Amino acid sequence: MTVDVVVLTVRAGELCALVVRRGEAPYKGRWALPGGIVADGEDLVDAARRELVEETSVSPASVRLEQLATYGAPGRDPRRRTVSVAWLAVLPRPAVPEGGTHRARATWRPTEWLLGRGRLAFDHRTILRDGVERARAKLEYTNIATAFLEPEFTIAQLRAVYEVVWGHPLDAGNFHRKVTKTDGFVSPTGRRQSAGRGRPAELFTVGTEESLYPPLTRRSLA
Amino acid sequence: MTVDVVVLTVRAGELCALVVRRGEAPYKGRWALPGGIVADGEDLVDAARRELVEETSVSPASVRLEQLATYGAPGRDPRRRTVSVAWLAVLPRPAVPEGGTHRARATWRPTEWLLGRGRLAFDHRTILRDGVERARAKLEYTNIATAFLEPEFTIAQLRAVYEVVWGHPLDAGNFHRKVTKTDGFVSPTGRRQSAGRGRPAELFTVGTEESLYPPLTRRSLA
DNA sequence: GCAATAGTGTCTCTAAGACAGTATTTC
DNA sequence: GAAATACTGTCTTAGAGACACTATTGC
Repeated sequence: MTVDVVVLTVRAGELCALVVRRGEAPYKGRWALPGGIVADGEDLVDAARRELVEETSVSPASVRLEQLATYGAPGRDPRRRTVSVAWLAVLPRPAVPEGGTHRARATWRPTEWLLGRGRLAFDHRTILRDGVERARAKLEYTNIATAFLEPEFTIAQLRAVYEVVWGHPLDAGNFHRKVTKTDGFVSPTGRRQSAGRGRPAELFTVGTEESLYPPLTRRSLA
Repeated sequence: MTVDVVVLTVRAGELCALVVRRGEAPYKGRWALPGGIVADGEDLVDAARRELVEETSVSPASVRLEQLATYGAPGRDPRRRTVSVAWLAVLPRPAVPEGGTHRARATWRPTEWLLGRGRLAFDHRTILRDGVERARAKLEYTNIATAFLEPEFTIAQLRAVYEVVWGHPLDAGNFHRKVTKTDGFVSPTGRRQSAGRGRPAELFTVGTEESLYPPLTRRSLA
């Protein structure tokens, strides 16, 4: 019984996942998702959180972990039968300096690159694909995008998350109206952030409403 | 490592789940979801399908099994640590005569009743709740409702599935237009079914399009 | 002043919902 | 004929998307 964690963030305009390079067979040299064995008497989500903390240095309480799915095809690990519960976590960019306290060095790699052929070990390509798809879907109707950002953010930063994760541009004006007019979705701080030239943008925090209804749709321009 | 299956159907205007009465402690006398241990080298979905077939007599190939989630809290089974992968299956009503070839007799019980306090064993109340919620959600944007029906069905029968699972009435006219005008969602057979008085309804089969976009929404009248 | 970014106004179009109207059956 | 069920027409309204416009900053 193991857990694997798809940890996503946005870095340099790209959707990235946390991965560890495998130093031994099988799949030596390939990348693997952070993960490990569930301890006796340990809850599954705690195991996932423990693996995440070992690889990053994120404070355990602040991360939302969402169960993705369980992968248990015989032969997915050539050494022995292994069933793994996969989890999804989303982190703001600066929260994770490269490497944690763990033996292996975890690093960020673009998901698009990782999803290419022959990059990932085991069935982690499938797991990562499912994780990215879950994140893409949840952007439509939840506030998961805010988990990619610091506690205070501008609407443009929020929109940038959508654009990077969905991979296509959104209309800035319509996006602004949508998220600010949806009751309780984001709440204005009153403060502004001047980022170089242009009118300073208002800073927002996450609102009390976690769901977005009617949803934002990614089919528009796609 | 076990699997549990939430098997749903619509009977007598109620959403029902397949359950087995427990004959021994723990939770003797309570109801449990069909399930059992995953065999060595057996794929998880195959284990779920095997348990389903043992309890019902459904032909294995014809059932869609969708993974729900994995439940592994320590103490969820007082006897020993057990991690269970839950699956969702939806069956048309007449396909399952009561009881299967199995030792225990599986029967249908209304989900609303089962979700009351003290009816279900282990954490099966949580699992059933999650299964019902998944079905409700997927009615919005997939053709899962057709899995509750025979291969040929009328639009009124399809609407009845929505009304029972969502628990509130829908406008017959708007529903009819929505599902028939969504390209490829249902396909007309040309034949009609005269069910007593009233104009005979046209019979449809499932179309090639499994998703419904824009979705049907359950928030309208709710 | 101009460029850049933030945010608003407004028009069009799609589709949901309400509900009236028509079609086809049994009695 | 009436009652019942299946379907269609049509009006109103919400909201998405396109895109023009205003606001506020740095240079």
